[in-house]
Amino acid sequence: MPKSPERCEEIRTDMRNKILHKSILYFAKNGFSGTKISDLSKYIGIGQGTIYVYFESKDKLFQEIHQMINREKDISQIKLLANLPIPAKQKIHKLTKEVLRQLEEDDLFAGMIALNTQILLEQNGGNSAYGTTYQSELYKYMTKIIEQGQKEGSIVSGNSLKLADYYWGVVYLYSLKRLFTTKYEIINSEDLERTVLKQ
Amino acid sequence: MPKSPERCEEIRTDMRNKILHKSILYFAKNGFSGTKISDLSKYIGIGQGTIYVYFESKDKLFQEIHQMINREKDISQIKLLANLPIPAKQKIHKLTKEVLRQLEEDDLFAGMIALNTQILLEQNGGNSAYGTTYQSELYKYMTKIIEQGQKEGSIVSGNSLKLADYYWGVVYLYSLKRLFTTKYEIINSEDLERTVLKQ
Amino acid sequence: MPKSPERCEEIRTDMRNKILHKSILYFAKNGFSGTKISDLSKYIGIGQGTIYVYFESKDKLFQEIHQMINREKDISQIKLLANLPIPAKQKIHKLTKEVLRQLEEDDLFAGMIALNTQILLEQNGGNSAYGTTYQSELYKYMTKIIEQGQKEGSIVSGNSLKLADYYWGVVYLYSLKRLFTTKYEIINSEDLERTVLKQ
Amino acid sequence: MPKSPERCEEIRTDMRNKILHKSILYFAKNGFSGTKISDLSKYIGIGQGTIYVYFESKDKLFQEIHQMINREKDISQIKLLANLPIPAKQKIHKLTKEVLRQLEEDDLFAGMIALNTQILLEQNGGNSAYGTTYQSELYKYMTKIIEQGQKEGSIVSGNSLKLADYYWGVVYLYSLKRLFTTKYEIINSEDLERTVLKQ
DNA sequence: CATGAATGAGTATTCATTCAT
DNA sequence: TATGAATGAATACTCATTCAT
Repeated sequence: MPKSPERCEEIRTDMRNKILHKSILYFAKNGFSGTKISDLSKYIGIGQGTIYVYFESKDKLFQEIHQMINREKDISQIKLLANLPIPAKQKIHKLTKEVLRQLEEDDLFAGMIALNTQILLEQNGGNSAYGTTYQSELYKYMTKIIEQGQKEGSIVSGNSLKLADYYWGVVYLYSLKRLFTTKYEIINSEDLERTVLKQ
Repeated sequence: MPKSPERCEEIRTDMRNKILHKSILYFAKNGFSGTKISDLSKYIGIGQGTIYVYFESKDKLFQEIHQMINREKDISQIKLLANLPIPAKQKIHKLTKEVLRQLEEDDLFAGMIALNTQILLEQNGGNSAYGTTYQSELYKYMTKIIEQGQKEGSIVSGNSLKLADYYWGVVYLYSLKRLFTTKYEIINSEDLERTVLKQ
Repeated sequence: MPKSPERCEEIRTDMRNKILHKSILYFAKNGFSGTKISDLSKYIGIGQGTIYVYFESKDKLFQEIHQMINREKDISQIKLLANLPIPAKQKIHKLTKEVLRQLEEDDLFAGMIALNTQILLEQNGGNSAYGTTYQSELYKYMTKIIEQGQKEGSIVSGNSLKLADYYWGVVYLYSLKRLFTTKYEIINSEDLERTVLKQ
Repeated sequence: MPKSPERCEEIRTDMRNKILHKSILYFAKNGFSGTKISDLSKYIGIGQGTIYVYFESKDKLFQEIHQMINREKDISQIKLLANLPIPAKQKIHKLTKEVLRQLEEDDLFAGMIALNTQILLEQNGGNSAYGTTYQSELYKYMTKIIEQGQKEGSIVSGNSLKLADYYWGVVYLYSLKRLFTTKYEIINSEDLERTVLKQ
């Protein structure tokens, strides 16, 4: 009497996601080389072998995490925001509020930001300062908002891509703090906004 | 016919420093666990065994780097700056100019900043958001300048320690970019100053 | 409404035999350490767990195969042959014809011969060149035939046990060829017989 | 004061060969899957890690052994023999005497024969009964001798390649016996020769 | 002192076995 | 009973460290 194939598939998908989600935080905190499979599996609460049922190797697991981060990262929000008929300043306010809310509420968000930036830094090998794959999507809309704000006079002058990079860099910075420090105080909206806003 | 003891001592010191300096960059780029002694020694251009002539272990080497960073980090400058009879705004200008100059000119500076922050993040284990050992020195004087600026109305309001942390966090951010990307564009003085300065 | 106990028993026996038979071939081709339970069960066409319903462990399965080979190996035939009142040469002819027929027709026969010899080689650890357990039965009657032939002048002189071993060794050789090669050409009767027959 | 590069190279070559030679016997006796690196290194008398200094992986080590066997196998002798102006029967005598001498004297020879045949059987996957790479060389000259003998009437009729394969098959058989049994009695020249010779 | 080959403790990965369904 | 997901002991492989040269 075999298990029902649907149930089986469901179990597999659940476990796979569990491993992926938990691993994001663990890798973000410990780095790739600093993560031992034995520790990771203990942290997830499963046997070592189980990881290898779902992922070929530590490397492959890490790669999949990377892909998952890119996939899940919520571009849609900022995309929406960018196209709204409101002043750029207000867009930055809304974006900042949302980002800081997520940063505060959700470990995973911080982990994803941190891991993603680290991967970008390492993989780029410095090929280009900006713009790999999806990242460009995020930056594209951010850049749009910034340029709008520059026209409206609410955002400081300068290369818009560079400013976008600065804004997200600071978000990365506080994601790290979120992950590594406990008595951590989140950055103020005003401080974060000042990366790009005048005044 | 032995070499003169002084000459011998000098050779030893040179090699020791060479290893320390090169290791800072390598550790900053690859992290502690990501650094293999075999790769590091190849990068330095010496035999694996040679590292063990000068340092007991990988851990000890890393510790010494940490100490060296703390020792060499130029506190004196900012100490001097803090006590100068000039407006805080001007102090921030001078500091920023100097920091960005060093960041641009000197790999090692970037490496030291990056490594130092990483160590802080990891070692703190979150014990306290701010202020371990020497760090406090640097922050102490920075805080002093910020408080002066707040009185003078040139620096934004808020917890001065948090603002100092923000300023140096951004410096860390661009140290990472310096280390990991080649087509890297350094941050503008204005952008960096805006972390704390009004306008 | 339980199935009839007899039918149930029959189903069990069938599955047990299926596993045993298929395993003989798989073990013969891949050796004991070279056989993974996961691969074996796929080859048989059942789930991994099923094997453990019928056999305690991989080792036990292998042992049972060994016993089964010994049990099934058709000693009776050669026993019969040995006692027939005909010339040894004719006995060798009949035996050879029968052996080659089985070798050609039946994968399982080849698998049994191959496995059996391998087990002998490995387990002996070289304790004795000839004659473990059952093997002695087979060899005993073969030896008898050979000695008869030597008296009759149709079989070459020499230690009869050694000659029996030679004959069966060559059968083993061609069992391997049968198992491992596809374009395999079976050995001629004459070639096989020449191991012991004069002319 | 670095070690002299020549001496270094020599040490490396020696160790490499030591590992290769000892591994031949060990793999021949235990098979690929039956060989644990930990046991193998103990058998060789070195640390586990040392094997990985010279060989990428267990698989690569096994491959190199295979190549080495092919390279070292002494084709030259039989090549020479094949072209000598003497009767085929005499060639078979000489060859057999030499083969049995080596089999008796040299573990490594038996190991090489055994391993080589096993690899052939497994790798062929049955593609062709005869003739992979070098094997063809050996068989080519053997075939030549057999065909000469068939003309001279000293060798039995039949496909010469098949007969060559038979002869070497029996050599393989006794290589296995040599490796796996201690009280082993080598095959007589006459018995081995009878695979191909009349009478 | 400087080297790199050798080592084994530590880490990644496999696979026989268990067990909930 | 039959299954295959989960497991951890066993095994392959890596890398910090030692040591003869």
